[in-house]
Amino acid sequence: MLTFELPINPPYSYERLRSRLESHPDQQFQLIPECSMLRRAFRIETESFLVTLAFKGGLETPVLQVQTDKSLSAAQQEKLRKTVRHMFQADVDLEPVYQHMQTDQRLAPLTERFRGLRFLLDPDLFQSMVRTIIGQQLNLAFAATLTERLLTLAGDVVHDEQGQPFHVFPTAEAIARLEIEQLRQLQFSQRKAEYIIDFARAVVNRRVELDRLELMSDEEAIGYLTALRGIGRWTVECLLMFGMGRPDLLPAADIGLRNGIQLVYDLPEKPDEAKIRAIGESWAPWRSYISLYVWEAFGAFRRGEFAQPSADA
DNA sequence: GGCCAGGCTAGCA
DNA sequence: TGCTAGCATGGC
Repeated sequence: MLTFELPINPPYSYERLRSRLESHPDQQFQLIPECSMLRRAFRIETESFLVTLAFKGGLETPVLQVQTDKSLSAAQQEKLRKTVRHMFQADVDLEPVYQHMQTDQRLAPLTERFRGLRFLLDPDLFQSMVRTIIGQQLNLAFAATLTERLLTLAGDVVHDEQGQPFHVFPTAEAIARLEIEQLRQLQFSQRKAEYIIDFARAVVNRRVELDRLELMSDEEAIGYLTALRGIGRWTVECLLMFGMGRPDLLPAADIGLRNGIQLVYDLPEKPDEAKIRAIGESWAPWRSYISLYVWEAFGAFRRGEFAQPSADA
């Protein structure tokens, strides 16, 4: 067993994280809101184990307390620290983003309403890509169901002290070994099953090298990955945002973002992709973060928790 | 019961 | 180069 603390660059809101996880179900996380905690299984190298993450210190002096259910080697500890800092964007400074949003009267109210909201990133790029392909065109609830079935089919499992199972996302090797028909039985469409297995096989046989993305610009990464069947621009934009935490992506084809921009900018009809890109120009160089806030604004609006900015005026 | 979901491809003009 | 049907199913 191992415990350590990670300071987080303030502000960080556990409440906003919880709200996002509730509207974006992820079977890999267990939420324990009464003590501001999360649990999930991690896989570091070949070992899977359970991690409890406790958010201390509140919005303005946040600290993340990390506890594992088994002891780790020094190398594994270092990898876990790095992965956790990455996933929770512990080093990101939101102040320049908020200052930028203050210059747009439509965005300014979001900085207070959602203060401390950050991305919850995927722990690795393979997982991020597979989850994004599953999410293509499907509602979030059904995408989560399909992801959970894939985890159960092909992922490792670890148990907590009560025997409750925590599934670990399958490795590329495990998915590469699957047959199309196995995913069809889980209610994946024929094409989605092909895209996911083909991608896993491309990673395993090194036809695609995800490590190389680190050295590429956003546009280079989009060119590199959209060469693969089943991977379009939206999918890579999401990978760069939710897998890598790149700050300036705008998935203009995204239906949720289109709904969010229509709401925040009080537009009479749903904006098309060109209109989204035109509006997003002024969000640079923080288009990813502002997209996140606009997504959350629309989610809160749908739950009846957030009024249109113009309705307040 | 119809339409929309955090899209993409193949096929056709 | 640009447009559209089809994909699978859940939720409203």
